[in-house]
Amino acid sequence: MLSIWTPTAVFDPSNPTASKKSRFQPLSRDGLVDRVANLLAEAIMAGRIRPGAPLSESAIARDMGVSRAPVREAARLLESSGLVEYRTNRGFFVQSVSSAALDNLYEFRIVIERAAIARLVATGAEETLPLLRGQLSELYRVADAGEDMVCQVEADMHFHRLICQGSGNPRFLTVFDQIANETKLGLILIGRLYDDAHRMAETHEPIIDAIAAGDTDAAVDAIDYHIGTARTLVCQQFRLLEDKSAP
Amino acid sequence: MLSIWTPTAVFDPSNPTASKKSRFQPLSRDGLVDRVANLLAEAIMAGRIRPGAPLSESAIARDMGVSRAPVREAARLLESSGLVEYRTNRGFFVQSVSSAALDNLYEFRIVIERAAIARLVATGAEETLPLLRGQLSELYRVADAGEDMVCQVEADMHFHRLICQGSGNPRFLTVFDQIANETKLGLILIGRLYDDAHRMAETHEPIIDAIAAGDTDAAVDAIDYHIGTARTLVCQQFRLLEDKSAP
DNA sequence: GGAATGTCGATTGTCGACAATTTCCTTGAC
DNA sequence: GTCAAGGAAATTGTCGACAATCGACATTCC
Repeated sequence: MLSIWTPTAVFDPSNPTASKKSRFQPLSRDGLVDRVANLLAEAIMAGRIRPGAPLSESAIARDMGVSRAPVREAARLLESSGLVEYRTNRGFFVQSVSSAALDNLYEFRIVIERAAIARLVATGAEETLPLLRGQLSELYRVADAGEDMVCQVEADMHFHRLICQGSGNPRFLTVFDQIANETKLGLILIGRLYDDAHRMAETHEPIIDAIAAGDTDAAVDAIDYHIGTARTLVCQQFRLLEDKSAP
Repeated sequence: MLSIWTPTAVFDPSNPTASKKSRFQPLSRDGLVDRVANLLAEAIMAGRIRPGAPLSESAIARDMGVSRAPVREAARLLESSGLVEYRTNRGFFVQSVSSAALDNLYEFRIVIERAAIARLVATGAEETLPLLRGQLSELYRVADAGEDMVCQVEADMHFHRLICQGSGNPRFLTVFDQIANETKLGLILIGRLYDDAHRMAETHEPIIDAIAAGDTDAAVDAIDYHIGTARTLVCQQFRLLEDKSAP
């Protein structure tokens, strides 16, 4: 599956100065389809195309200077990421989000991440723990530097992604990636989400502590509480948004 | 998302003799892509194309009498169902299955279905329960009639699908459909799976009983035990298969 | 002999054109 | 004025052709 988001606001532990083995950094072997998909995804997540809006293949192809074929394939790719929706003979539409759908999404995320973190702790988190700590500091950096919300959301989601990645069962990561984009879409729509981003970053500490302590139950409780809080907050905000736009 | 399997071996509660509302059964408004996808999926699940084998777009297009475009789109669709795998500039390949992947799959299914059945019981299963009972009788029928294995597997999977469907959170169903095909692929590969299909059908009874009793914990335990048993059985069988083909 | 390099056939990647379908606006009747 | 039928415009669906890329084999050079 395609990894949509651009790796900003993620902690990268690799040595940035000199590559030891090869003298050249491998140039991206992405096809046209992937590049189109990335551009489209970025436009959607940045809110430049509104949810529910139709995606005209011809228009996009014209704007990007390619033919319709790669655009169609890119759209199909984005469909499996939950970013766009396809209707036969009608074309592609930006996935529309509702508070009910968001609530379902968060409920599902809780199920996934509870299981993922339990497995992570059970199988030993030696490799993942430093990554999580690194991403936490990235969360603080983004918050304190006053970066824009897209950045904050991405940093937050990447933290949770690391948990799924470290679970040891790749299935958790696959499914997380699929639903992560939809969550981000919802968060972006709300616009200004966290009153205090620094305080928001802090709420990740108990999760790391529990993992470090090797306490499975505590870790599950921590993630449960963390996502549960976000769930009520986000859905509440989104319902406000819905009421305002359609009373 | 595309529903791949043809609805055989599923219990249909609607009146089979005369359709009440319309005098005509609605002719399928599926596009060419969906039909190609169904044909492909069927060929893969029936084992006519071996896992790991390349899918030549031109050959498929020629055989089906269509151009390559719908074949490509169909393959992309099947990719998100986990039936085929795509490699850039290499094309599509039938998803290859390993015992390790199967084990991961089952572990994940346990997570999903535990949550789904808990939600089902918690929110009331009045509508789902008769469907489950109907599908159970379908399981018995298929077993006692000595239907082929594909039929048995589909009947079994559909039972579990109903649980996800009845959970009330559509996300469970979406994800289940995605991973169900891969599971089926693995089961088909094993070939002869259940020594006693009737006895196998019986193991679904405790699940229904727990749901009917409204006992969430019992239901979760029942589904846990049921899938867990299948997991060890299937993975064991599959490992045998692996050892035989590559010692 | 062995590793690197060049060549070839086959397959995928992309394109522009045409057919089929949907949508929307016009037109007409009541 | 409302509603239905019809048709034009725009959009998607499908196609065949050509370019780009890959893997395998033959070739060359050490």
